[in-house]
Amino acid sequence: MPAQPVTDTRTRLLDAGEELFAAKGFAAVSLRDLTARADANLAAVSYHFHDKAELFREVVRRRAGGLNGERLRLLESAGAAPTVEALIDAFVRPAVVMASDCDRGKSGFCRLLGRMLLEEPELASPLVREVFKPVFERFLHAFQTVCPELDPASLWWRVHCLAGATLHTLMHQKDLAVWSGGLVTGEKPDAMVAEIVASQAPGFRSFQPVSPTPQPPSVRADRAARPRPGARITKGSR
Amino acid sequence: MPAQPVTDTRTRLLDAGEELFAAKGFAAVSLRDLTARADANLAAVSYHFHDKAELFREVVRRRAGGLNGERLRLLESAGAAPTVEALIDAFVRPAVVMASDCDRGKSGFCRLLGRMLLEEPELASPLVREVFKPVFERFLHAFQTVCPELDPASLWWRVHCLAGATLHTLMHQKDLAVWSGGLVTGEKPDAMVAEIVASQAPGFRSFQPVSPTPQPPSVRADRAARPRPGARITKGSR
DNA sequence: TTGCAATTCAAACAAACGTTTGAATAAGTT
DNA sequence: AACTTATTCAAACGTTTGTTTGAATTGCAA
Repeated sequence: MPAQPVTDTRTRLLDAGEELFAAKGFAAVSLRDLTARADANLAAVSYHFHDKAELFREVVRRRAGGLNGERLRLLESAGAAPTVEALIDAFVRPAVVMASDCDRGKSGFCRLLGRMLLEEPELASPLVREVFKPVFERFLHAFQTVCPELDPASLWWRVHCLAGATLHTLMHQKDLAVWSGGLVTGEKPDAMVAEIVASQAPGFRSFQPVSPTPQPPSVRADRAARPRPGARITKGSR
Repeated sequence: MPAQPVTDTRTRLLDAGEELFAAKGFAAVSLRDLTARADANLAAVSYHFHDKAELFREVVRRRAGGLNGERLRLLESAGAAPTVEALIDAFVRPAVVMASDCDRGKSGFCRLLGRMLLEEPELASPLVREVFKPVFERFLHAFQTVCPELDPASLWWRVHCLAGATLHTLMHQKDLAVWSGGLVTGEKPDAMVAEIVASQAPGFRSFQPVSPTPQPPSVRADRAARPRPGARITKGSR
């Protein structure tokens, strides 16, 4: 059992980046913090990756393959005529399980997934399309064959909402107890997946045409900024 | 002293902050970019607000009151025994409408809402609790009276998924056409709200107890997630 | 006008940023 | 051994960051 760092610098940089980018976002992480956590030299980022941006991309790509592969594996193992519940499960479970995997460094990655959708577009958009889009559309097609009564637009909305509920769960997986005021505590991945399935599946089974329900207007303008005197300013420091 | 045709510096700073923070996040926005867009001097941020952080907080607080007020107004106007659909509508509509309001600067705010949950915790967490929590729990309680068959934990999960679906929609409201490959284009707010309601309401009406469906580490996952009668919620039972 | 306070402005500050450099070290090959 | 390659390291690069300063400028009352 070697007590010294068994992982090489490149891997430690990826691990630290995964954790920090997930926690604080791309711009808020400095390479000095990152290399300090990775126990590496500052220049190691430039050496192993060209950029901070390329390090970010590699962090994402390292885990994306496994997640997508697991999702597609479950999707195909659901058979030719799967239930809606099995499809949702195949979409949600790999992410929740990976996010709960505390032994390895994976746990941060799923929050990073959700965050990617909000990072600066020129950095994240191509990456999102590379990593998310194909699997998302595979699932969209699978849902389409299982829910033929739903018109394509409404079905797309169902999957869109499923993705939102899943991402929201992934990103706050560690805070659920706090947020729920103790209502849910220390959920096992199986239980979390089951709750998301129970929440989203009935929507896929409900084929009622969408009826826009316009609400009465009359929305008062929001209150103006309060005319507060200038905030504290330190004048005359000499 | 009212009726000033041009907005004052403080308001222009808030407007620019709303737009930029929503688009790029707190850390990725520099005060030089922000003041340039606001057509203000760099030091104006220090004068009118103390900090960049305090400017961010004021940006959020300026809109939060209007959004929360409108949500509560719809909640109460739904009556004493509202339908699940009316409750979801009351939660979703004000945000979607505000996000679609292009005339004023509000449109960015709702993306900012979603982003807030991911910003650096020491900045955003107290703010989120101040702005989100009370209304969230008002709705949670309202749902509880309408869905007494759902145990509190499962009901919390339903509302949690609803919030996730809503936030995901708000943050990508402008990109829905691109993301859906043209499946949905230029949705009016009414239609978007209706789709979210149609997607989420059936989950609130479905009272089947959640059955954790552990997935075998190997393949074989056919009808795993089909709800089984008599299954129980097992919290901490393993 | 004068006086006073509120606001704006150009300039500068120290600190932190991503990136680069070139020498030092480690690892491997002949 | 010597030579070659890969990797690490401390130091510095030039920018950009948030913040502060003190002098101008404005607006309004006396």
